[in-house]
Amino acid sequence: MSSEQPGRGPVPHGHVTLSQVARRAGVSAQSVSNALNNPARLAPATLERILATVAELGYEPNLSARALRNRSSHLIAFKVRPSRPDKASLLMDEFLYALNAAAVAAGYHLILCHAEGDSLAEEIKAYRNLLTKVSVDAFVLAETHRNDDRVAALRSWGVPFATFGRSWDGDDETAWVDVDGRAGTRAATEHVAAQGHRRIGHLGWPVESEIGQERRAGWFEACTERGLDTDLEVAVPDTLEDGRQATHRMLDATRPATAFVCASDTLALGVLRALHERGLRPGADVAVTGFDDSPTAALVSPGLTTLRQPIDLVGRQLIESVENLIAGDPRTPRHLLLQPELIVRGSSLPGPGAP
Amino acid sequence: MSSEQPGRGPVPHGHVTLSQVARRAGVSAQSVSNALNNPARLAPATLERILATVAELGYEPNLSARALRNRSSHLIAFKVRPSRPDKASLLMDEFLYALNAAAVAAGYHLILCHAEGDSLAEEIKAYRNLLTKVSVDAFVLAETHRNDDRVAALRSWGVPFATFGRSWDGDDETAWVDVDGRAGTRAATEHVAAQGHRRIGHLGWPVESEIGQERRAGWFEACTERGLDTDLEVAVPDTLEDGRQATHRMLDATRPATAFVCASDTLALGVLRALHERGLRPGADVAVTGFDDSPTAALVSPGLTTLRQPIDLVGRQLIESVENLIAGDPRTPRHLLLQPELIVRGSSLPGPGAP
DNA sequence: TGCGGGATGTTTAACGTTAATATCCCCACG
DNA sequence: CGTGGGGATATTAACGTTAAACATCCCGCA
Repeated sequence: MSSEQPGRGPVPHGHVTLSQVARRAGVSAQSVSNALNNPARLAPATLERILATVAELGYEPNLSARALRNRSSHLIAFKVRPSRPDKASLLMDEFLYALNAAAVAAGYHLILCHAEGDSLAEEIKAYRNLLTKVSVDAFVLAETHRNDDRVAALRSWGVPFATFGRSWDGDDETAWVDVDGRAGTRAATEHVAAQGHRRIGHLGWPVESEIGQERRAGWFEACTERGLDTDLEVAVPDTLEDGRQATHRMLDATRPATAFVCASDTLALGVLRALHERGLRPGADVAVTGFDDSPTAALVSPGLTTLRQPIDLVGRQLIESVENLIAGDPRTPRHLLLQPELIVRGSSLPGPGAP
Repeated sequence: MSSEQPGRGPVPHGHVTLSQVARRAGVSAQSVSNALNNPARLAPATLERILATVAELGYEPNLSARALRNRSSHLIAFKVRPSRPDKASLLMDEFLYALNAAAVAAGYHLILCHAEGDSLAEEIKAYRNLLTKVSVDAFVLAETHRNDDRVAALRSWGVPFATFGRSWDGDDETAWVDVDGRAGTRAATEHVAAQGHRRIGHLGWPVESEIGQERRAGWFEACTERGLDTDLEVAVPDTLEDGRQATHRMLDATRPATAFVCASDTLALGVLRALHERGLRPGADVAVTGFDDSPTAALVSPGLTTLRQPIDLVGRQLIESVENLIAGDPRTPRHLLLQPELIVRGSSLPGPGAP
């Protein structure tokens, strides 16, 4: 554009304001404010009259003004990460919906955070920006890891925040909600053991992954408790192809596994593919379990037994946590470990099992 | 809590304000504001000095104050829908990321909208709320349909908005970006025709779906142009099971299809399952194509040929559209039809094709 | 010498809300 | 019959920013 922007400043907008309600109800603006935020300070009759006027005019408080005055925007920031195309899971999608629903129910809104690239520094800068420019009240983080700089930054600023995923460096200050991966793989292992399997293998992630370690531990403990072998174990990157190749290697062993408890649906799908290539029937010949109940798990044939995380609950609890922190609740931050649910499908049942 | 909330009002916060910069630079607050919003009004030397001070103190404008003053929050609202567990597609996940990235690049932020249940009235109320309380600058809608009340409401309020998905009621006022489903299925049909298939079936959605109609049209046109039969056509709900059953019916016909062009990956996966049940090899015996390039499409064996939507571009274009509308650009709203990309995998190639 | 006018910068006021403070009025109590 | 207390409401000021109006200076020109 060559010319100056049309400098049209604030224009009439038709939104109802406090003073309009006040005028109409014959009281001061402050009384209307009190009617909404501090009803006890008003005489019952006045209160009722004001509230009636509020309803009549359809007044809605302007959050920008409120934010300016109170330094609180009633906005909670969440960082969306690029979805990895190789990942089968809709977890983040469902999580975002659940988190937003909980936030709105609590009178907040979710604002999304974006950082270019994968740089942690960029991400922290983005958080800082949201804090200083938008005055967000709190942050929710997902996928934290050991010695997470983001956590350190948020804490140093004194902002309320909670994470989906426990704090791995034994830090008691951070509020978190997590799903018990260990109990999950333990349940899966016990389930296939109950089907009579004695050689139960584990397909997991490299040791760098704290989540992977937890999931492995569930398998290991269940096997140990029942006196089953624990030598059938492989750690690979979380891709279908890695899972497939690892399965072939494990099936070439002298005494191969008859069941595979996997750290993810992606790996489990790799197992299914390998079985398919060998003419083995999932369920009937070899039991397979995954983790996360991805859409694919229900779509493949036979269905993949897997573990479902209680995502709705995670969202609600996280919002509750940051609410408490925002309110300055002096109680120590909450740590909440929720249980995943075992979804049993054909891949771990001795049913007909397609060849 | 039994006692009153600790009424601690605004507290010192350490954020740098305009007047602090002004004091430090020895100018008025307005000059600092001008330095940022209207640099031409300042002498070059002053401008430089102010900008240096801004950088030195790390000043960031407070968006709440700006929003209050300008009636513009630099927030764009987007409604997230619950993800359907039976749907394989990550489309919305990717879309959200792309949209947010584009919004941030343009100096905006995405705020999420939530409405209880599926009620349109609730949803419109939620939009209204966002508009009056948060002063969002614009809305982005996905999954619009014919005679969409939400579109009507937004237009009646005069808010800038754009939709992912064309306006189906021939309305020229609405800015939209869409992906050409017709061209997509046409490309898929031409692709399997090039493999030598003459009996190409279409597995589509019920006629209520405008998108389904478009996708069907691409198949129909491609077949007609090449003199191929168009009698192999079924419309079913978008579930794997419906796709599976429909496939069996179509394969029981006297002259069955040798190729299936489907309106979705979900239906195509149903076809794959049916083929599997009959011992037919996808690719080698029967070609199959889907739509949307869901994660499952790459994970199944053999890979599913499908159509990928240019989601990043959709996001960028939508943001550009609402930016233009917010700026009051008098040009007519943009309508943009983008092309999907055919991803060829084993399900439509005469390769080895697993039995 | 005086004066119009551009370039530069400052002052004022307002956006809508709310904590803190002030005011008013009524009743109980000395 | 004054006075103190307290409940109900009003007034003030401030949150940080910016459009609009206003002040100031300097230059060119009649």
